[in-house]
Amino acid sequence: MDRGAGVALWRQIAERLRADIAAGVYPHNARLPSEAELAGRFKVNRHTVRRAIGALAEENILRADRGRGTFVASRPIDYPIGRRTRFSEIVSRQKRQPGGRLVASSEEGADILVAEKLGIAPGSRVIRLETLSAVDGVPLTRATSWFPAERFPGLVAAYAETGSITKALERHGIADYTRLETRISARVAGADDAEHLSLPPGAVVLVSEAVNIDAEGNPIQFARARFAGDRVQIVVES
Amino acid sequence: MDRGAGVALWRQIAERLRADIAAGVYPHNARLPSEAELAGRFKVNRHTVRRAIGALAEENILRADRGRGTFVASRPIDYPIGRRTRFSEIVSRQKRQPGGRLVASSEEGADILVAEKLGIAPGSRVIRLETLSAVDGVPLTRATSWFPAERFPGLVAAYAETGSITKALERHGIADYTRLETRISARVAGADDAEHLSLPPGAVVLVSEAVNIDAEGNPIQFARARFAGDRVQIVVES
DNA sequence: GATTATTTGTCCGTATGTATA
DNA sequence: ATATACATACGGACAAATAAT
Repeated sequence: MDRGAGVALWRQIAERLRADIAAGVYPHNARLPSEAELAGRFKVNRHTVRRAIGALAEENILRADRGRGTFVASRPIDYPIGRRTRFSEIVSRQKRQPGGRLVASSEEGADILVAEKLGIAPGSRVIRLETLSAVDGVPLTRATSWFPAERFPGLVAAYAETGSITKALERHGIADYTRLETRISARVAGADDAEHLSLPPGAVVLVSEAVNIDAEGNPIQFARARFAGDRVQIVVES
Repeated sequence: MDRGAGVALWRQIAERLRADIAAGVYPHNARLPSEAELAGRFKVNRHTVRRAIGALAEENILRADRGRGTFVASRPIDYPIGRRTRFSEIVSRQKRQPGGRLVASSEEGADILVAEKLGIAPGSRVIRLETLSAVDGVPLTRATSWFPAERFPGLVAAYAETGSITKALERHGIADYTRLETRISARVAGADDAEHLSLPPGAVVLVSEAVNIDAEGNPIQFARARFAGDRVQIVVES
């Protein structure tokens, strides 16, 4: 390292590590050499290496686990949002394995927000589907979906069987549907979401609220999906 | 409250409060009566009211501050993302007052990510602008922007004077620019962002990484903006 | 600056109804 | 029928943060 170059040693080390990670020297989820090992290589004190690692951990590029080591954060999956947003397609396109399972379901009266989004009267019967979707076996998103109950009588069974909203809707004559609007916010994961998504307490979820409409423009689904914040990056092309 | 109606008391109270908020009995940012007061009105124990408030707080409808009271959450500002995303326009359109100020700036060599996004060689000179944008005086987003240095020599001064990226770019002959791609993720706010955005420790930020291009399609800006998670809702129309 | 009142947060507990094995 | 677990509802005491005096 260049001592006295006007750039702090720990910054130089951080940038070197960042470059190595970007270049693939340390792949995603790989373990970095121990702090002592790195200190030896860079010929600096271990604390200088720690400062560099701390800076990269703050950016969520590294993840330091006491007693285990320091790891390169796993690359978040790209989740493009557009007119035709389909979980299975998005995941498959990235050569990963999609999966979905039913957590719970119920039939209930639509509250104000759901009614507005589905364009029905408050109190109308709606089917609520609680689902968990995974990528390569790792849970990615926990979603709550509402559908007009009269139009989709066998929806729960169809989803439980196929693990796919798209396929379940196909069985009810919905050959195609498109996304009208997506609203994105973020918050700390609730206890239930944290458990289903295997997140530590205090972890962050990206919340996506979306309305899907059929070919005639009628709303058929309102969904509130909670994505594990560090496992996804939502992409909007404009 | 209807005891023994098959619905737990705290749920009934929560739904009553939710309805009152929706109806405008308690406007945004208004203070609710104290827990003791509400317990008296509903003729239940204070803990039962707390349970109801807790449920609504989990949904970010209420916000309870120890020693101050319980408040209706302020409605998050809608932040539509599209080809022509302009902070000032978005805020003004919602009849609110936009503001921007320069936090810091520097000229530096582009790192790998910035170079790739701006379509230049790593190490090329770039201007880095650290800005803070507010709505009605409340800080909303803390952004870091990079611009090719040779093309925008007086950019820092222009932004410091106008408080607007759009206006600063106009002075450099950019009559119009459009957004190419936006990548959205979420994480816990770092110490610096938390301070500038007046966020409590552990609060959540929405991170938006975006590339803007000029009329000829050349990248002119790469920006990483951190939005206070509970003060904004990003809207994607498709 | 110190004091006090107000308000929410966190404990301790008791009792009861409901669902389940 | 019995036992167990769980959610609900209530009561009280105190801590911690805030606002007003």
